[in-house]
Amino acid sequence: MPDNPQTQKEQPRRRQARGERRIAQLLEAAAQVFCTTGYTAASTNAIAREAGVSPGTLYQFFPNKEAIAIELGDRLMHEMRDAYGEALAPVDPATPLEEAVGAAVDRFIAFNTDHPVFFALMHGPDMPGGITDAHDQLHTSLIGRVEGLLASLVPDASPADVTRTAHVCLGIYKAGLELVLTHEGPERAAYVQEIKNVLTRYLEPLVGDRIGQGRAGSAARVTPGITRTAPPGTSA
Amino acid sequence: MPDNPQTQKEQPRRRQARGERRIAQLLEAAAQVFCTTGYTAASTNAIAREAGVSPGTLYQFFPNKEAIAIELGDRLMHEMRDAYGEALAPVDPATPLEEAVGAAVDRFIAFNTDHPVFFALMHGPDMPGGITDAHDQLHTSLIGRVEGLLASLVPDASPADVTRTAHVCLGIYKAGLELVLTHEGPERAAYVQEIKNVLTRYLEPLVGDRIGQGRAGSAARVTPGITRTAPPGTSA
DNA sequence: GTGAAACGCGAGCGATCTCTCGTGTTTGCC
DNA sequence: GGCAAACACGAGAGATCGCTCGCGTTTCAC
Repeated sequence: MPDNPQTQKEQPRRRQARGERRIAQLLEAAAQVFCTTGYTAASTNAIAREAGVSPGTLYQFFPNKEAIAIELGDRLMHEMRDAYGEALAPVDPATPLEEAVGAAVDRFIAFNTDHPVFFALMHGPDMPGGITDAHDQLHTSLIGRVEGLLASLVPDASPADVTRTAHVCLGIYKAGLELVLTHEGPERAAYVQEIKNVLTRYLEPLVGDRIGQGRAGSAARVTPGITRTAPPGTSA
Repeated sequence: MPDNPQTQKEQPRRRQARGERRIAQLLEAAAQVFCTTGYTAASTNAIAREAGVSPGTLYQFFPNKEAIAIELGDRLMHEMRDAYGEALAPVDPATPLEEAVGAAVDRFIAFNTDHPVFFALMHGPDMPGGITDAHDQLHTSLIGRVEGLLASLVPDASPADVTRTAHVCLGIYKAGLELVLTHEGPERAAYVQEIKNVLTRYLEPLVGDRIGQGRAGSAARVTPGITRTAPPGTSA
C-alpha cells in the first residue's frame, strides 16, 4: 500500500480525446436509456448498444453501472447549479411574491424539459446506495437555496419551520412537474400556472405584510377562480 | 377453443380453505417484501421465503409475479374504496373548506400509514404494463371522486378545469404523503398540517364566496404564519 | 519508426431471477 | 377405506444481466 504514490485516488488513466468523446457519447446514450426504461431496468449492454459500442468498451470508462448514473447525476448537478443560481440567488426583496415564484418555476420547468434524465433519476426507484447519496447532495443543495429564499421572506421563523416549508415547496414542485411532463401544449401551460398558483397561495400568508402589497389585494390578483387556460406571454 | 365451456375465464380451480389461507399469507408476505425492496427488486423466491413456503407453492396460486402485485392492488383498492367513500362521498355543502380538507387528508393519511404497500406500489418505478393499468383504474377512480367534490364546490367551472384541479390536488397529497412518511412523531404531524394548509389555500379562492364565510376571514383562520408545531388532538 | 498505453471488441463467466416439473402429502367426498 | 384433486416441495431449466478477459487496433511521445 505505501508504495503507491497516490494514497486514495487511482486515476493514472491518461484519457485521449477519443476517450472523452466516448464518455460523452456513453453518457448521452445512458440518459436516453434511463429516460425510457428507468435505472434498474436499463442494461449496460443496452446503453453500449445505444452508444454504438461494445460492452467491453463501456467498462473501459466506467467501473460499473452505478458509476454511469453517478457521473450523469454529477454533470446534471453542475448544470443545475448554474441554472438554479440564476433562478434563486437574487432574492429580490422588492419583487412581488407572485413574480418571484413564477420566475423560479419557469426556470425549473425549462431545465427539466431540457434534461428529462433528471426527472427519471430523481423519481428513480431503487437507486442502489451510492446514487442516492449523490442525489441527496443535490437535493440538500436545492433545499438550502429554497431555505435561504424563505428566510429572507420570513425573517422571524424558526429554522425547523423554514426547513419544513422548503421541503413542502420542493414537494409541490416535483408533484407539479410530473403533471406538467405528462401533458402537452396549452394543457401543459395550464399546469405550469397551477404550480405557480399553489406555491403563491401557500406562501402568501407566510410572507404576510410585505413592503407595498396588502394581503387581500394580492390574493385577488392570483388568477381568480380556476385558471381558465394559459396566461398570455408565458413562454412565447 | 369452442369445446371449452367457459369462453374467457378459466377458474376450474376449487380452492380449499387451506389455499385461501395460503393466498392471504402470500399476499401479506408480498406486501412486506414490496415495502422494503420495491416491486422490481422483490424476488418471488423472497416472497415465498417470507411466507414460509416453497417457490413452487407460490406459483400454485399466482400465475406470475405481476399477478401478485395486481391482486394486492385489487384488494387494496377495495379497502380504499370503502375508506375514500367515507372520506369523500358526503360533500357537505355547509361545512367549511378547512374542515372538509382536513378530514379528507386525515383519512387518506390514516389509510396510507395502515397500508404502506400502497405507497410502495404507487410510487413503484417500472411496473411492467399490466400493473400500471390496474393502478390507473384506482387513480382514475380517485380523480373521479375529487372531481365530484370539486364540482359541487365550484359549480360554474368547465370539466377540463375541474379535472386539472383534481389532478393538482392529488399530486399535492402524494407529494405531502412522501414527506409525512419520512418523518416521525410531532414533525410528521406538522407535515400533515402543511398538506392541509396547502390544499386549503389552493382551493380557497376557487370556492370563492360560499355560504357563510368571507374570504378574508377564512384566510386568516388557516393557521397564520408558518405552522408552529403540531395541532392539538390530531392523532392522539 | 517504435514501443507503450489507451482504445475497442465480443464471447462468455458467474450470479440471479422467474417459472416449471416430477413427486410426495393432505383434504374432501362417496 | 379409497380415490381424485388440491396442496406442497425443491431442484433446476431457461433467460438475463453485470461484468471480465484475451486479443487486436489506434494514438502518441520519443
